Amino acid sequence: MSKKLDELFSKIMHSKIFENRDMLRPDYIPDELPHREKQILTLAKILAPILQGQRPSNVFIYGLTGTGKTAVAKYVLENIKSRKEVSGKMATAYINCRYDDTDYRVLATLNETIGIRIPFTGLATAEVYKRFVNGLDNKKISMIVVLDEIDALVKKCGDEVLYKLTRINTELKNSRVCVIGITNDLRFTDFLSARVLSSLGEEEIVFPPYTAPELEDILIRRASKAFKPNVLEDGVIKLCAALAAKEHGDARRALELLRIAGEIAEREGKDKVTIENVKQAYKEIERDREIEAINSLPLHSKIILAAIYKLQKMEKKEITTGEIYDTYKALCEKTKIEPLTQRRVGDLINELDTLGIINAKIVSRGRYGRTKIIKLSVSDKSIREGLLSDENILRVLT
DNA sequence: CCTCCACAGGAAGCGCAGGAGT
DNA sequence: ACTCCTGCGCTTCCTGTGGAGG
Repeated sequence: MSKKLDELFSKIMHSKIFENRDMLRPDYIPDELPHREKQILTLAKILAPILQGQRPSNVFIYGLTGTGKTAVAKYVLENIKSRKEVSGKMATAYINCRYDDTDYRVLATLNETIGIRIPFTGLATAEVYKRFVNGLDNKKISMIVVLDEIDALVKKCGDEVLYKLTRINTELKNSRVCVIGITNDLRFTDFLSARVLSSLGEEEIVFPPYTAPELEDILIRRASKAFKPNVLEDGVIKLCAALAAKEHGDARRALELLRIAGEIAEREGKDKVTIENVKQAYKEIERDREIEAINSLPLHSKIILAAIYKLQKMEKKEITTGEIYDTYKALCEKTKIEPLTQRRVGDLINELDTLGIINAKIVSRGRYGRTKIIKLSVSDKSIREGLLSDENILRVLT
């Protein structure tokens, strides 16, 4: 056994494929951001007044996932911070609102970036805000606040903090704050009240999706550092770029694809990454996503899915809502779980449909009523793996 | 043309958890 | 500690409906 482990570890230590696989990870920020020159310049122009101690306009950054919004923001901030004109006179805060998704946590994090400790609970939100204003004013600095995935915060808590943050400059005598909001929800402004919109949206930058050739260029640059020389078969990068471009030009997706393909090749002990590996990686990512989607379903949705799976195994060609409900109820009985009503199950079936796990179509069969015919749209294997991690379901399926 | 099946899906309301105000 | 409020998952009750068979 220990010999096998030895082999495994030395295989990874002496990878024939990777030089530095971290270069392909989503959180890696490269030294240069190709094909985003325009956005970098625009953002830099907007923020430049800070070098003269003036307050820059607030900025709104839009763009789908994997279009480089976060990377560009961080890149420009780093550059500004490193200039000697502002040393000691400015601070930056980067907040991911997906993790800090309440007013309190956002304000607490802001306090911490200027060196004020805040207990994780116990203070009124207004008090935390007051401490931030006072603390910041005493420091006599300019501050740039980046709120990434800002839509998550607003959808959960409303735009009260944003309003306060954009108005904070009226309360400050010696310091000033500039807010950069980043969102991948293009209809995000619908959630904002007009008062916030006018002050936060002083400037807007849109990040279009990368095109296939752009993705290819990015991948080539990254791959040259991430992989050993000459391990990529011809066309590997082109295929990764093409597959990711099809899914709204997501660079993160493209890099993931390349990394997984490399890992597959490595696992198989090859010294080349082939086109076939990319296709396998694509399937693997797809499958992992399916399994994850199924796995995170609430209990009753899982039972419904198990019912559909069972019916499909019985080689029924047309599965209807009524049949599913009967099977579902039987499964519930076996597990001693209180079944939901058919009305509710109907809604859950619709949810499974929107998630893309099943396919439901309304049909009218005349005399024989109006119903939905339902088909699974993920592979049997994904269903089994996704469901079997749940022991409740395991018991009824076997 | 009308009927009537087997549901779809809207409306209202209920109980509960969790947060805000006091 | 207590009320009040709100959102969410769910139920109950309901009206609506495409088209095969009469």
